[in-house]
Amino acid sequence: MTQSNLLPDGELAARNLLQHTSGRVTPARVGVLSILLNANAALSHQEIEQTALQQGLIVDRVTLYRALDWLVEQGLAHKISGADRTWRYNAQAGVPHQHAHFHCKDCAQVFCLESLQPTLLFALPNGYQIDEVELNLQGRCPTCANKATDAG
Amino acid sequence: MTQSNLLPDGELAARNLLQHTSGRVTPARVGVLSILLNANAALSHQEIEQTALQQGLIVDRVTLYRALDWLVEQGLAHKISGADRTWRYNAQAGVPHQHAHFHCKDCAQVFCLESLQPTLLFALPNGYQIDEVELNLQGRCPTCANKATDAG
DNA sequence: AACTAAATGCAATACTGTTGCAAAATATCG
DNA sequence: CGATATTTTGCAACAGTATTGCATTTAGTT
Repeated sequence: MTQSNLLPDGELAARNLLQHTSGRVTPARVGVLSILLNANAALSHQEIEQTALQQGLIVDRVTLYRALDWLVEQGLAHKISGADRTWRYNAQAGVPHQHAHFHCKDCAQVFCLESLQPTLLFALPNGYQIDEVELNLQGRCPTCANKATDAG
Repeated sequence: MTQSNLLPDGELAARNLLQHTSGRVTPARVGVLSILLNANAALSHQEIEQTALQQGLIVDRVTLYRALDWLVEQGLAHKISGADRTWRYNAQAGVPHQHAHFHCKDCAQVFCLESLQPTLLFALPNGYQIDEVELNLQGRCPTCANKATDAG
């Protein structure tokens, strides 16, 4: 049943993805990408750093920023700008390029909603040329919504 | 034809609005609100400071921030978070509370699309509780789109 | 094992935005 | 109009995210 008894979950997948780029496969990149792949939400720089630390991976803040930007460049991750003015990154499988983001006001996590393709219907004023549509939702994520219901 | 030969355009309206608040009518507030009223786009702190300077109004950065936040508190302006991680403010008449924003990639201006009420139709994954919907569009504003067409 | 280009770590810096506090200005009252 | 109480301002210092330069280390190659 075990595919690997040496590597943490997702590290294998990360390594695999990285080997298909023109860049180098370094611990920082493997670790960061693996963290992003395992996450079910878009992570901030801080969250990534903390998670890395918990796994025993020490990365300099600057290296982290650079690794993340590089992953975005390579198309292995994507970057969103949260309402709190911090970048968040995700590399979840099956999430299309264009999708919506959900900011949970309780746990402050940001989720990428892959199913939310811009099925937008609206009347745009004349003259505007649209390149990208960004849809941000705010409210409670399923987990926090449940907690609120249970408690209240 | 002249309504006032002493005050710049919009300053009268700004004064009028400010007099209906519980706060004081100060040069900084009049100037800032007047600038926002005259603008046809949402302005960043920097843009406001610059415009103020051109009008001979010198305001401290901190005062500007405070004046802007105060205007938002009073409901005379509203605040949006741009993709470039800076706040932008607008106080245009007729713009409803909830509306979409258009970021022009050429002139970097942000326009409030009052006609773009969230007529959104989408299939949200189960369990999410929505409080707010934020729709940001990116592309070329009418002015820049025209320039591009004329040139190319 | 040696080499070269790429990636890292450290220090310093840029930039937006915020906080504390004394000085100045507004609106009010006599 | 002038004194007063309270709000607002300006300055300085600070907080936080993100970026840049450069010497050192490392990955991948020969």
